[in-house]
Amino acid sequence: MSKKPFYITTPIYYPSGNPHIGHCYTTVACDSIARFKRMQGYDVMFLTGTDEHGLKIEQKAAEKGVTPKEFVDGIVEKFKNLWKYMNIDYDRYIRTTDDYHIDTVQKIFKSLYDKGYIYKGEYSGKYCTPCESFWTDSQLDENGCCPECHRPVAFAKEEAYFFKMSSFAERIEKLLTETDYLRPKTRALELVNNFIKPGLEDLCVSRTTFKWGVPVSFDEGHVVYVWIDALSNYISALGYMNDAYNDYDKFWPADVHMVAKDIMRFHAIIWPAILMALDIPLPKHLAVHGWITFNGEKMSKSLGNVVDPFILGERYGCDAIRYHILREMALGADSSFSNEIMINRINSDLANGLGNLVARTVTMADKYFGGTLPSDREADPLDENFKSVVLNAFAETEKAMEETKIKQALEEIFKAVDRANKYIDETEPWKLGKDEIKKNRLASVLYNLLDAIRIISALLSPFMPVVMPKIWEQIGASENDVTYDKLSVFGVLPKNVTVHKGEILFPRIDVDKEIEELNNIIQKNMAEAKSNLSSEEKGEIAEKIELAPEISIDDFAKIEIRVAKIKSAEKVKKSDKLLCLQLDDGMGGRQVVSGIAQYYSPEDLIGKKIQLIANLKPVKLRGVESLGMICAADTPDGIKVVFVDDSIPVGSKIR
RNA sequence: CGCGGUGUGGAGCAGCUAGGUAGCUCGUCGGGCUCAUAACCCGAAGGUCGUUGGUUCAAAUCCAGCCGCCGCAACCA
Repeated sequence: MSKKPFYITTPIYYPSGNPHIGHCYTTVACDSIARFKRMQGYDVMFLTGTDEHGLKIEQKAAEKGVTPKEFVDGIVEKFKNLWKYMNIDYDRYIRTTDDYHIDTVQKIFKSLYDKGYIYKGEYSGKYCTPCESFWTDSQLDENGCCPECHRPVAFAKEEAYFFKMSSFAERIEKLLTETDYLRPKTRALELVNNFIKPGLEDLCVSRTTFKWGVPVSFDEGHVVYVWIDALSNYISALGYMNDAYNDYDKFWPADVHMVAKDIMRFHAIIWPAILMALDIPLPKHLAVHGWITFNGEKMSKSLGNVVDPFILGERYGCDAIRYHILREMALGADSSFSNEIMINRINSDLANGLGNLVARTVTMADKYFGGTLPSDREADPLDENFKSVVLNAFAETEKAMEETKIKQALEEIFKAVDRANKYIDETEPWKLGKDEIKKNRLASVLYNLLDAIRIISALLSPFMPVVMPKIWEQIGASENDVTYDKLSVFGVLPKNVTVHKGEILFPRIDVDKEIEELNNIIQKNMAEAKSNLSSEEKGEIAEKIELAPEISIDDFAKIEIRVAKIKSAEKVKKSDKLLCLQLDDGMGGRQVVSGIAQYYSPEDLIGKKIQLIANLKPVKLRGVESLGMICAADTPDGIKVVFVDDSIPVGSKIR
């Protein structure tokens, strides 16, 4: 009987910066599922990797004065080190710079072109000159600016290749709404309403504006853009259209793609569309999880509020970190990662619950029997309920894992831990130990406990792969005792099992003291991050000034800036960002719409004098006419209107 | 009237699809125990289940309106 295959993937991460705990989230989850499946006897393929092409990497490398490849090599090393440290046991690591992957991407691109799903067209859209990049409307940042450099974009045209996504709209809608593909399914409607119903746009899948990518094999100058390059890693890593591997037939379609919600859209719409165009089967599930919020704030690299997983692991052990991540993780929803929650969780579940259970059980076996249990037994009706709860935990865990519900699985296992602690109180082994006649009963109690710990620790081993083997050693379990088929039965440990009292598995943490220390570390990191950031930003600004194309005084003269006074202001209906301003411009007044509603309320502005670009072409914004624009500065804290000294008369021309 | 989610004891959540004693974890308080990592066990306090109205013998659960929060989309000249 050959083993059943199971294929699970993380996204391939973008190595433009160092890995952080957010990356751990997805990866630890996948690793745990992969380990669980291996334990169940599946032939598992667990894939992770890095998406190494693109403009941003090209630029970062240029900044550092190294080649793009040298740049990503350094970061990939760090990713791999982190995975090693977190005990991520992946089977394969794909880099989009690997030759076989590049080759595959070229073939896929050509194949889609030959089938007519990719066509050459003209890209007309928003273009960011400094970044030399086109962006679709949906890619623009919250300010409608370039998502990379956050500067304004302009309309432009360029030759490019397009993928006919529109052909698959109907099938994708069905996939999302009528199948179990998307987990949790609650997000399906959001996707359908926002992207599919309004009509799926064809996707621009090539660029001519940067070099660092997979060249289009049949059209020099074009580079394959991220969609086809990155997403196809899931099949190229198996050997689809390449000879590097020969696992495609065995493992495709994937059982689970695990992703965070920010890239759900690509995996829920674009990836299925590509697969449909290639006419190959779709993955079975897309598991989408939320983000980690840290001390109530969204995880953010730039804020530096990310505690380094290496530091956390050093303090509590990486199994404890893994446990906390997995225990808090829910499909779809965000979960918080505050120091306090984490430490309390480690204390209550791992130190007080599991760790203490092992310690007290092993200590009693040691104390009352010198470590080795006698073979004589005396059962009691009390035992049955205890055993049934433990075995039920096994069944429920199996069920939860089938649905990629890791949090629920852990909850089920810990029900057994709680029950075991209660069992000790029920049976009062310390009393039995004082009475020579009751030694048989005592041996039964301790044996039941040890065997329950065997089951519990084995079930937990995919989630905490470091500590569980230590438990096996302490309870005298051999490798054969913890195989999956032996987790649904009691009585597996040898009757005369010998325990080995060992180190404390999960030391209890002093909450107050620890939080204080962690806060110190965070503050230090934030200060460092901030100083790094500001110097970096300064550099950028200086660069921008140099980069901005020179204009003549005549060019400048085209712009008419006048002082105007804000007479009234009100929010534009159905808009989050727009304020409609009535201005006294000294020329009879005019209306201007400005995107500052998030930073100023109307009463902040009334009566203030501002600079008005007076001869700007009028436009309609959300249906409201805007005749000009007011000057405002982009700052790290948001947009700041440039106010003018009140002594300057309305209508004055600025030059 | 853009789309979707959510609102349950101090905190975080389950229950809602198939109406009928409001449950879990953590925290708090009281008690018990001593094998154990100041751990463990038992008990208690604490909720008019966002709000208003409707259906029903009966609603956290179904329906309608309203309010709050979150996300997605649109909007920054």
